[in-house]
Amino acid sequence: MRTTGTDMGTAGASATSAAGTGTTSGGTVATAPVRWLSADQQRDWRAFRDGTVLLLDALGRDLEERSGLSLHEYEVMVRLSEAPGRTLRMSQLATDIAHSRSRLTHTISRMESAGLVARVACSEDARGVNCVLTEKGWAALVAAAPGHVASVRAHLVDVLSGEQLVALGEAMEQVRAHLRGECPADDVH
Amino acid sequence: MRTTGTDMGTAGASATSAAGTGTTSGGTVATAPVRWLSADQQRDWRAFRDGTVLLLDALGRDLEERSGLSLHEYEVMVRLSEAPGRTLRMSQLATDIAHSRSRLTHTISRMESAGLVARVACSEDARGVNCVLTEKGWAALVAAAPGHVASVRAHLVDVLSGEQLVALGEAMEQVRAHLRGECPADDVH
DNA sequence: CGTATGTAGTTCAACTTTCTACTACACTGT
DNA sequence: ACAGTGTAGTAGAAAGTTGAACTACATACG
Repeated sequence: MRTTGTDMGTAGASATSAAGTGTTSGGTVATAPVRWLSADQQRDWRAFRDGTVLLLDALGRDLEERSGLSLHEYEVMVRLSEAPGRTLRMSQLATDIAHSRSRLTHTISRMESAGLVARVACSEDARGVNCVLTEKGWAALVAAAPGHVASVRAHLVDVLSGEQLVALGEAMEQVRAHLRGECPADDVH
Repeated sequence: MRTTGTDMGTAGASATSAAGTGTTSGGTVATAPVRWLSADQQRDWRAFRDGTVLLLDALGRDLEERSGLSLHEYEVMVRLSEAPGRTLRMSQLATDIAHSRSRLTHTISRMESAGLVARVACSEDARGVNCVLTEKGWAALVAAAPGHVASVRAHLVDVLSGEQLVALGEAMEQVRAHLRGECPADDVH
């Protein structure tokens, strides 16, 4: 029943009266009103944050234990496995899984050493590099998948009702689209 | 309208017929049936995964830019700010934010160098160390909060309807409780 | 008491991620 | 053909994270 904006980093009075937003410019002192979250919004946001962290953690640990793969490597392999020719450009892969180009280079280098993927020069664009899932990589993916699905079920899918999962999916799809800069109710393919 | 279990790491036939779950024991060959996700479940799970990654990314970037704080440091400060005496045991803090003890040690060391927190020996338990939010830390938090709230609003709260946010919160609370080993509808405080 | 086992926190080395160049090719316009 | 600008990918150092080993105190039990 508290109304004072706790959480989100600050308690009650001191927060509301404090500092500006910190936008680049350095002129005016006219600070924006700060729309704190309501108690309910805070509850939901926190549940989301904490739940998400724990979930990704658990999934990563399970996968690591059962297959020796990290969630990132797994994700790379999934995307490749679904691409035509089991091949994708590095940059495509990078944006798909939201990694920096540099990070992807390192990840792929490691995976290449492990024989899971291979790098092939790109014919249409001499700058480009195509990343291919090797037979070994495919095999690793096929071997890892059942355990991973079980894990996703155990920690997420089977924990929620069907409606809840749909609601979760829809909400996050909206968030995703928003962050990708896609039009709200747009199907850009 | 596909029924073959695509995604989740494997495509159609090859996956279903493949490998065991990989549980530690090495005796029987009786492989479990593998309950793949339905197309809808996959869609929702993927939206969740991708949306989450993008969201945490965006929030982290915003926070970093505006306040020079990482999401982890911010989280540490929030927990401390809400604790009695703005103080928590290292181990408590570690489990709260789901970090390994080692990781927390490093994080806190850095934050201590930055003057945001201080370490104080624990009187009741000579093994323990109490972590306190300093005045400077509090100030940094108060300064960072408005921008962070704005960010959470811009990328999550204001992107969803009220009902969606509640649904999201409730679903993830269930997931959280499940992973924390709490009883489904239990309030353990 | 005194040994055994458990918990709290740190340390060190290996590994991963980030940040900032840097090289090479592509496209645009003149 | 040839700057200028943009895109693709890599490289290396710095920063952060993980995991195992280690110290120190606590607790249980004979």
